[in-house]
This record gives sequence, C-alpha cells and structure tokens, in this order.
Amino acid sequence: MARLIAERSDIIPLLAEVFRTYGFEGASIARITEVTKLGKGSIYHFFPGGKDEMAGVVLDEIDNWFRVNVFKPLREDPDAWHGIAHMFTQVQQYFLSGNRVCLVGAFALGGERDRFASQVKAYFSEWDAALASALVRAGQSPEAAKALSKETLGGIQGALVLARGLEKPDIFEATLKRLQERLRGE
Amino acid sequence: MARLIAERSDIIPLLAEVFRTYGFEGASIARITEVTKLGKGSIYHFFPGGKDEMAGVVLDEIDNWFRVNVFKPLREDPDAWHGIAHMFTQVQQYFLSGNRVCLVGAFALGGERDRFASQVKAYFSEWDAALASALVRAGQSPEAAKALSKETLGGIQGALVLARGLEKPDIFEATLKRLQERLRGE
DNA sequence: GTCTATAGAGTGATAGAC
DNA sequence: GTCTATCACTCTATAGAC
Repeated sequence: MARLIAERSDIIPLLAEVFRTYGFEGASIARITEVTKLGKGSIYHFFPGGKDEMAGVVLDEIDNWFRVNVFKPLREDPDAWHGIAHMFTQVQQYFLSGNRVCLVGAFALGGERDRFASQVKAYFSEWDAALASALVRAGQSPEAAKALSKETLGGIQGALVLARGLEKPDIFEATLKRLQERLRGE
Repeated sequence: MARLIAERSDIIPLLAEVFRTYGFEGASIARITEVTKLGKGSIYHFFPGGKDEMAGVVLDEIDNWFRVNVFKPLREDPDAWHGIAHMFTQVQQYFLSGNRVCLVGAFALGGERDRFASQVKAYFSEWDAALASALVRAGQSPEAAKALSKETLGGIQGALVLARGLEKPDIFEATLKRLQERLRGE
C-alpha cells in the first residue's frame, strides 16, 4: 500500500491551489486531504510543521518559479528589453490572464501576513530589484528605474484585485499591455 | 444593566477593524466579542445573520462612506478637477497613508469573495464610474476616461498591496501623487 | 528488521450559532 | 452559557521496499 504515488513535490501545486481558493485560514486540513487525496498521516508526514509549513513551502515554490522564469531573465538577459518583455508574457500566463489570484498579494493583505511577512517581502523586493536592474540596463536612471519598477509591480497587483473584484479578467491583460508600453516610454 | 451603551452603529467600526486585522475567516466570534466588549447574545441580537451579516454590514458601511466622501464629489463637484483632488486627499486619509488595508480589496482576493461578490463589485464599479464621469467633465474622451479610471483604481489597490508586502507605507503616498499627476496629463 | 508512505480513529480546543 | 461541528494535530497501525 505504501510508496504508491505521492512525492512531496507532487502535492505542492495542489496545496497552492487550495490556499489560492480558500485563503490560508479557509484552507482546512479536511479540505487539503480531500483535494490531495492523502490521509492526514501522509500530509503530516510530508509537512510535520502543519499548515504553516505547507503555506511556507508553497510560498517558497512560488518564489522559486518567479526567480527562474522572471527575475533571472530580468537580471541576466543581455537584451534588457527582451528580459522585460519576457516578464510580461510569463506573468500573463502565470496569472492565467487575470483568472488566477496572486497568493503572495493575498497573504500581504490578509491577517496571515505577519506569519509570512519575510517571505512576502522577499518576493516583492526581489522582483522589484530585478526589474529595476533591467530598466537601468535599458538606459533608465537608477531613480527612474526604481519608480517605474514599483509602478509596474503595483499595477500588476492592483489589476489582479480589480479584475477579480469587477469580475472582468480582461482588465488584467489590458493593464499588462499599458504597463509595458509605459516602460518603453509611452 | 442593559441599554447602557451599545447601538448597532457604534460597533460597526470595531467590526471593520477586526475584519481588516484578521481577515474574514480569522475574525472569530470570540475576538469580535472581545473587541466590542459585547456578549455573544448581544452580537447575535444585533446581527442575527451571524458573521456573514456582520461583514456585509461592514462592507455596506464602507461603500456608504466612499459614496458620500468620494463618489458624490466626483460626480457632482462643479469643478471636476477639484472633485478628483478631493478624492486623492480623502483616499490618503482613509487608508492612513498606506497603513490601513482596503477590506474590499482583501475580500476580492480572498476565499470569501464569492460570498460578497456583489458588494465587492458594486464598490469598485461605482468608484470606477464616478471617477470616469469626473474625467469626462474634465475634458477627457469617454474611452480615455474609462482607461484612466481603471488605471487609477488599480494603482491605488496595487499600492496598498505593495506597501504592505514591502512594509513600506510610503509607497502608497508616492503612488497617489504619481497617479494624480498622470490624470492631470503628466 | 528498518524505513517510508499511508490511513484514519481519536485528542482537546475552539469555532459559529443560538 | 451551551450546543454541535469542525478545527489543527497526534498516534497507532500497517503495507510494501529494502
């Protein structure tokens, strides 16, 4: 019976989905066992730290995905504009064109923020620094790059809030397009 | 001993504070009784619908505050620019210069969204329509006004997420300033 | 036998409702 | 204050791979 299927890495995306759907407090162990089809024993075998560890691992996984697919290209692509364009396409896909919420943003606004404050902060500040570095390489002054970077990150997060609040996912794609044009200097 | 203090309207701000601090799921009845200093009996006397009704009333209250202090001036101020400037100062004060979260935005991202979807949607779409109308009166084309309005609302919500995520409330004020300048046409 | 993955009954605490 | 349901979590038991 044992050793049949699961590895820890297989269930992280399922956990992420549960947290995105129900929020941290709303994601009960019962719901998690239901979605993952794992018993409590297995869940606590993989995550002895309980829900806190599960959410922490999910945040790490998200951070890692962005590091590989967004931050690294931003920092290292020899063509800075290419790295920036790549960011926008990756972000559009990741957030399913506005139909998927940013779990980090949700955690930033929610009551669970304090528990995960350092991970939330790291995600946004890494992104901010990577984008600003690309903008500097693209010819912007360091001060302008910092401001534009925060404008872009805030614009993305705000578009996710608005798209979901107004139930109009299209807002997200339109915002990405506008933000990208602004970075190119109108 | 009864009838000494509380009216329903007195405790709504306290409820709002609890929901903002702990989120909908995290705001337990125990915490609510603690903050309001009301027994469970009183709470359920005021809100027979339980937590759902409490949160619904809080959202109504927020919507009403914005209608009076933001949407109405936007729609009716004879000087459209004055109404818009008034919006920015009111918003800055309401969100305590970036130290207070937007409960509607938090609900939009969280698992409780479906329960309050219509109220969340109404808040954002009323705001959007009021700002767009002011921009049209200020000389913008209807299409440009719609786009600028969504850019502004998204910018505000995103700045609240970023300010909290990065633990830098200053980002909020800087963003308000930038958004206001953009509306004036740079 | 040992180790890892699994299942799920059972723990006390606390939830929301009344 | 009292109710029941559900919470997060623990524990014991077990199946199969070595």
